[in-house]
Amino acid sequence: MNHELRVKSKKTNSLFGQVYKLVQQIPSGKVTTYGEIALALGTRDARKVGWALHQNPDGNTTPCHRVVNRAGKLAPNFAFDGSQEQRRRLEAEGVTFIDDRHVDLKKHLHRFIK
DNA sequence: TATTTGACGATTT
DNA sequence: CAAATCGCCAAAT
Repeated sequence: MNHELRVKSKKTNSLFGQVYKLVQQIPSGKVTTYGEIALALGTRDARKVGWALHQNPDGNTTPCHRVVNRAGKLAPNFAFDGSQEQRRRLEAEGVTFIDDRHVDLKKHLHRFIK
């Protein structure tokens, strides 16, 4: 194989793989937004970020429960065990909730860059 | 193959 | 202040 341009050519390219990698870097008790991830990857396509997570209910490898939208709101229905489970999980990590489906981004928003 | 849509978000009208 | 539009990509129909 070509030792050299092995960067992330091929499949592992799209935001998909990159999204997973970033999400896995989110420390416990922190949350991030789709937009932050997208920007960290050099794009504004927050939709694809959400899509990536949706297509990969891999809560094992990717703690999707730590990823919320800009309003701090959780996903409409969680792929793990349900939206209630996502909330419970975040609370267990020390994340403060404003209401059943809104986390306090001001306190727990994790940023990759800046 | 082409069109629509989807865990979104910021900016412009 | 609300609605429309742009950004950008892959999967589903």
